[in-house]
Amino acid sequence: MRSVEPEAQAADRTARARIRDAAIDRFAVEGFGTSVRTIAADAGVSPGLVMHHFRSKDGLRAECDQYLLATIRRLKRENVRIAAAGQTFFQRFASAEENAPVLGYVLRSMQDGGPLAREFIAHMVDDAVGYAREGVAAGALVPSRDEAARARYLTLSSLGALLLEMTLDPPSDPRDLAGIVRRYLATSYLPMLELFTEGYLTSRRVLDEYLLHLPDTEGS
Amino acid sequence: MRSVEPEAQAADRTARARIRDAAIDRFAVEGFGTSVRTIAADAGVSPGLVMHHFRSKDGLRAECDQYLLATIRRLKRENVRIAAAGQTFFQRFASAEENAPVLGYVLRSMQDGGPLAREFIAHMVDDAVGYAREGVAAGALVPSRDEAARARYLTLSSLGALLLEMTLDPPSDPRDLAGIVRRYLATSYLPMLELFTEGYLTSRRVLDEYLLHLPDTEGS
DNA sequence: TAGTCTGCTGAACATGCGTTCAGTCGAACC
DNA sequence: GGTTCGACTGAACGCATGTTCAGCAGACTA
Repeated sequence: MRSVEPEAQAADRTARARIRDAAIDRFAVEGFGTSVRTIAADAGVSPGLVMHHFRSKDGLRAECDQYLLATIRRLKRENVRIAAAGQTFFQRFASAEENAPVLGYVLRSMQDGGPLAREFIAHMVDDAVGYAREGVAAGALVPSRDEAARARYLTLSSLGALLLEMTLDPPSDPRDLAGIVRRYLATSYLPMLELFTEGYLTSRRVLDEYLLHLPDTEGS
Repeated sequence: MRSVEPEAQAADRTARARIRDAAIDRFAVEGFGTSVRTIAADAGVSPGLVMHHFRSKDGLRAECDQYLLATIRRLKRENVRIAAAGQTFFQRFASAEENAPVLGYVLRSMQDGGPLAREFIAHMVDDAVGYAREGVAAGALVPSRDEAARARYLTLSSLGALLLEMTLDPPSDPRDLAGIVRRYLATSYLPMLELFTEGYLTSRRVLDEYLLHLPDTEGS
C-alpha cells in the first residue's frame, strides 16, 4: 500500500515530497552516488525516514524516475509545438526555471543508463519523427530514406554531444541548464546549421555506394 | 623515484605491468568503480602490492591514463592516413584486437570526464581539423566558416552518440568494440551519410539569419 | 483516560571500500 | 654467513555507505 499517491500537488508540505524533491535535486546536481544521509539532511529529515517512506535507495530513485516521467509528459503536453529544426527544444526546456532539475536529472540518468533515460530518448525520437514528417510535408526538410533512423541519429548525436561537452568540462553551476545549453550552442550552432543546410560531402559517391551495398541488410 | 619506467616492452612478466594491464581491462569493462581488490585478484597479486607500486588507486589510474595516452599516440603515428569522412576511424581503431581495451578505457574515461578524455578529444579534434583541411583542398568536403568549430562539433556528436547508444543499452560483450561500433554504424551510417551529402534543411534561411546576428561574437 | 497507529528519530549494524603496516621471502652484496 | 634491500603478503584499520530497529511524540479512536 505504498504506491505513488497523488499527494503534494503544489505545496511541498509532506516530508515524503520534500525527500523526493531533495533527492531529485541532489541526483541532478551530483549524480546518483549521493548518499541517503545527504538527501535526508537536505529535506530536514532523518535517514531512517527515507527508508520508511521508500523501502530503499533504489526505491527512492524509482519513485523519482516515475515522478520525473510524469512531469515530462505533462511538460510535453504543454509544449506541443516546437520549431522544425528541433534544437530550440533544449532552449525552451531549459529556460523554464521550474524545469531545470528535470533536465539535470534526465541528463544524469543518461550518463547512468537507467530505464528513465531509455524512455526519455524514445519519447524524444518519437517527437523528432513527428516534426520531421511535418517538416518534410511542408517542404522545409529534406526527406530521408529511413525517417526513424534519422530521427534517432539526430536525437542521439545532439544529446550525446551536449552530454559529452558537459562531462568534459563541467559547468560551474550545474543548476543553470539554460546557461549550459547556451554555452553549448554558442560553439555548436554554426557548424550544425552549416551541416544542415550545406552538407559536408561535395560528392554523392559515398552515399550512393553505401546504398548499393545496402541490400545485404545485416541484422537490426 | 617512482615515475613511469620503460619496462615491460612485450612480455608482461613484472607484477607491476600485470597490475596495470588488469586495471586497464577492468576499468574499460566495468568502469572506474572497480575495487583495488578485484584488480589485484585479476593480476594474481595481493591488494597491498597495488599500493606498494602505485601509491594509491588514483596513482594507479594516473599511470593507466599516462600509459594509454602513450599507446594512443603510437597507434596514431601508425595510422596516419584516414579516410576523409573520418568515421571509419572507429572501425579501424576498434578492429585491431590489441586496441579493444584502449578504446574501452577511453570511452569509460569520457563517461567519467577525466583529463585523459579531454586530451583524447583534443587529439581527435586536431586530427579532424587536418582531415577537413585536406578534404576541402581536394574539393571533397564543403568548406566551413569555422573549421575548428566544425571539427569539434563533428567529433563530439559522433563520439557522444556512440557513447549514449552504448549507455542506453550496454553491449553483451563490452570487450567486443568492433561489434559495438558495427552495431552503431548499422543504424546510424545511413542517416549520417544522408545528412552529410543531402543536408537536412531545404532553405538557407535559418543559417543566413544566424549569420546576420552573428557579429555579436561571444567568446572564441 | 487508555489504546493504538503513524510519522519520525537516531543510534547501531553489516558491508565494502581505500589504505596501512608488521612481517616474510629471496636474491644480491660484502 | 651475515646483512641489506625490495618485492610481496594478508590481516587489520578507519571510514562511508545502505539499511535496520527499538522507541518516541502526537493525533486520532473508543
